[in-house]
Amino acid sequence: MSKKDIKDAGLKVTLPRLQILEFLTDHKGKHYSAEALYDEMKAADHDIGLATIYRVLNQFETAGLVCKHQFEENQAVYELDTGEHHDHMVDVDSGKVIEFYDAELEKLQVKIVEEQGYELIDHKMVLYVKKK
Amino acid sequence: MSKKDIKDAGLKVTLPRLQILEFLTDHKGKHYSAEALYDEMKAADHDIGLATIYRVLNQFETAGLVCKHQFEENQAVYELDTGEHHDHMVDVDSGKVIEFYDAELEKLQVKIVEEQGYELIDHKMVLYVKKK
DNA sequence: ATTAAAATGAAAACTATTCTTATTGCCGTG
DNA sequence: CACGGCAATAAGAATAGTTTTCATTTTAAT
Repeated sequence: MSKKDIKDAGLKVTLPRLQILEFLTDHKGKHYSAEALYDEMKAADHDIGLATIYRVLNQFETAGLVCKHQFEENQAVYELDTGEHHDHMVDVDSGKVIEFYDAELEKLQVKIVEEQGYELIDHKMVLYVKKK
Repeated sequence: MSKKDIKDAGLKVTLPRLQILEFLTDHKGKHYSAEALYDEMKAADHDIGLATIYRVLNQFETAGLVCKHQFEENQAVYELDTGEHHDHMVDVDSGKVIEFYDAELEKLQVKIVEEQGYELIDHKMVLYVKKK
């Protein structure tokens, strides 16, 4: 499964790529910075250089295998792209990320954009929240 | 008007701060990166160090005088905070930023967050669009 | 197996931003 | 108006996340 995805992206199937993709597949819905992923790989006895992590994540992103997000302005995080679009809520106290999908919200965005004579290409939406 | 705002923020009224605030006031609704602002100041014969620009923008942000946005992941931009909340559309072709406010969108966000048992603290929303 | 093309690790380079340090400028008090 | 204290400044060094370079290794197609 994963090997095929890498090949379909026009990339060679290498150990680093397999190990990174496998880890993200095993942790769907979780978000990792490049550095965090680097540490996880080390912990799993996979010796991958940080530069390779960055390179592979970028390649995976353009291939549509992973999504990149920027919850905090100074560090990007990545997650497996499951193909199902969703937005994020970030608990400002705990840092926990909650994924959600709201059809009404999606429709509303398209409507707003069209009212201005545009077409919606992409969007970025993060709600910063706090437990009541 | 502007002097008072700086004072109310607990900051001393200095030339750099006045010049930066004046420029942003004269260009409401436009967005400037620190570097761009630095160049604008130089062009206006105001000799302000880049570090000062960053420092002052941060202070203005915590004082609520300016808003910081991150349309492109590697560079923050700032605009005068007029007190009226709005979101942004970015034309992916021209780079043009369109500000908009949609009451329904705001309400919907609160609703979504409350359904999960949270309180909305802040949000970030950018629609990437293209001319039809 | 052979071999060209692509991928890797390590270190250097880059870029936006922040910090350090010595100096300057604001402002309340006398 | 002069003084002294302390915040603000400029300049450049430092930092952190990320990207690039380059020599070496690995992949995959024959």
